Amino acid sequence: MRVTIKQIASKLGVNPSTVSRALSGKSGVSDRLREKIVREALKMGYFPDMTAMGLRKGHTKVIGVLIPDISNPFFAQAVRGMEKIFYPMGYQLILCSTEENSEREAANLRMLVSQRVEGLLSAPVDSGGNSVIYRKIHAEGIPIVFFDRLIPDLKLSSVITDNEQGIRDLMEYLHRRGHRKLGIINLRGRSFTGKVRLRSAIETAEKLGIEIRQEWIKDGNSTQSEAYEATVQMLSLESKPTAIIVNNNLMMLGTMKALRDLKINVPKDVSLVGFDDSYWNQIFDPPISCIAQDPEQMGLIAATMLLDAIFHHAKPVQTVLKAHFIERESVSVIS
Amino acid sequence: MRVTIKQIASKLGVNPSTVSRALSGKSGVSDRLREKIVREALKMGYFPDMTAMGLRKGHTKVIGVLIPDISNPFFAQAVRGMEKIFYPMGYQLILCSTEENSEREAANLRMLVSQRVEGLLSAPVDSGGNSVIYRKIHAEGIPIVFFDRLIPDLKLSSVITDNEQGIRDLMEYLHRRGHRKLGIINLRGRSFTGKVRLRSAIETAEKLGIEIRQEWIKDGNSTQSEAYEATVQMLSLESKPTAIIVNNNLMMLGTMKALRDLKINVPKDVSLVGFDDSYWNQIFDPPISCIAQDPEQMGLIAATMLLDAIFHHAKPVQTVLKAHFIERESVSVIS
DNA sequence: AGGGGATACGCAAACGTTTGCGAATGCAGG
DNA sequence: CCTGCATTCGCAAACGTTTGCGTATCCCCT
Repeated sequence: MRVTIKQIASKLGVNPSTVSRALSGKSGVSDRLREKIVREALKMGYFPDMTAMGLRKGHTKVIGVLIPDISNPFFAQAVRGMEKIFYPMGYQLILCSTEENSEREAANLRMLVSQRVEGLLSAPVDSGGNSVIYRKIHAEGIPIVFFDRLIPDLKLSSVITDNEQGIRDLMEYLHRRGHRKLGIINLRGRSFTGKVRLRSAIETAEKLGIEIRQEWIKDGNSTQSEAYEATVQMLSLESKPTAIIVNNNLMMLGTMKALRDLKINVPKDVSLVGFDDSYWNQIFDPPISCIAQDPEQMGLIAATMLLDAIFHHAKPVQTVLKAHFIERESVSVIS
Repeated sequence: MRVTIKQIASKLGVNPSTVSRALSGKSGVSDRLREKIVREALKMGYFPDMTAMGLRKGHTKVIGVLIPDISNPFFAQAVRGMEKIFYPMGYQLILCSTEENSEREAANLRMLVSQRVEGLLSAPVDSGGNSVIYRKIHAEGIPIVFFDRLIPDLKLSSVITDNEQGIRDLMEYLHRRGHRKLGIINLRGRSFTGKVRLRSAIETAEKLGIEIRQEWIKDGNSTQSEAYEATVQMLSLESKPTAIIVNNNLMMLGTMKALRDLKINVPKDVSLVGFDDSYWNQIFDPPISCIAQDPEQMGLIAATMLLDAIFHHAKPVQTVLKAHFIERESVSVIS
């Protein structure tokens, strides 16, 4: 059986309340007794019971984190950033991978508030689907910070990168290099990032005089295999674009594999740029030019904002991070 | 304020115990009343309080997971495998990234038992360091399953891949292709996998008549940058090995980058094989031959074993997974 | 109609903490 | 020595559930 405060108390012939005060560093207990209690607790191997503490004090030292896909290094690194903030404060992270599934997200959310998390960090799968649940949770007084993706209806805290600017940088670069026919491998579905990146690509194309035919817009979920398929399809068209934007780090893997299998040379036969810079872009042959985000930094900021909301009841803040372009060797010059 | 069972009870003029029974599907409450209670709970937006439940019932529906590095896809995928088992059972995962730091691991462990996790899944940073804590936790009755790495002293449950066999397969392949001089980029420190892989490489070398000079053994932590350094050092030696084993997926990134920067051709100038097959190996130029593990499967098995321990008090089991060799194009033939 | 068993519900204790309050003890100053 | 205040500690309630037990009610059968 597990050792409790009561056991320590009865062993020392004092009251549990005294033990509690001693161990939690509260005043009202003599130094002599306190030291004796601390020593005994150590000796008996006492671990405080957070469930009891949480019940009594109302906070649990636990934060809920929702990400769409844990095996995507982007989100993994974001979580690492959060850890960096929360670990020193003695907080634990409950991590839920929603697998890009709204119902699963909803179920996870319910579980998390049942676990009495003190705050929520979420990259929602859907830019609308679960807004009622989020709203309800917010109304319960649980602070929420969105990261990477957000739900536009809800005026909650968020930290995202400037997707519009990222796409614009990418396309202006391509334009400068003479590209006028652009294909896009996009994230399927109602995901926030997929939608805004596609939309601003189309807007920017308009502005720059770049052509994006309907059949040059392919999509897939965030996996290698679907991106592979999309790439094969696009490049088997009769008239092909001269450059392709791949809107997601994992999809870049599939695209690269497809290009290799098709024996299509980058950048000679087709140029390639990516959104997000994961481990591999710089090591591919050729190294891929892309828009780099800093997921760890993003997680860090999101965590700080959440902390602010928990402790100081800070009002919701929307943060937008600048994306920066990295030039490598995956884009040809068309004259 | 948050809605409780008591509030529902008083609103309906019944006793809290009845509400509890109704909501948890226990017998002893009429269908009519049960339905009324459920409807009211839904209307009031009731969320069960897991901390209170945990306190009263003694279990919290929470599992603790310890990994050395969340941004390593290997561990991320293992966690995904665990999620696959635990999500359908209504369990939550508390994820701790120890950052390959023993003291941090110890602190995390203490917090986790304080959170009253029902079980522990851990890839310990150290093949010995925190064994006393693990032992104590096990003595408290909290089931533990190690994965990927283990602590040999402790006869607890574990699931690891057959590192010896993996290394042997790799080296026999190199040997068949005529390689007799082998370098190793290894995981530094007292990590389980690093140690056993190096040891079995040396043993196998002995057996096959392969030479591994002391200066051909380089190490680093599990990052690109240190592997980069190690690779540069090894290849600036006067007499170089003809083939290199890279013992870790992230380190492969650094090695590849170094080779490219040094303009060393694989496999013409030096051959390369890796332990663990992450996203990128098959897309590099050339594609890298390697020993593939299945981290998701590993996580899945570890989770199942833990569940068995929790529900059926299963005795500790040691599971060893076969690794399988994937031949690609990174090894030359020496005649 | 009466008896008996099943069913439906209430009562209260318990899980391990924290905390306001009161009581006892200590000490210092007059 | 007495008053008064500060310090140290114990008492008991409270957090939101669950659950064993007791009692009242219902239904069914003879």
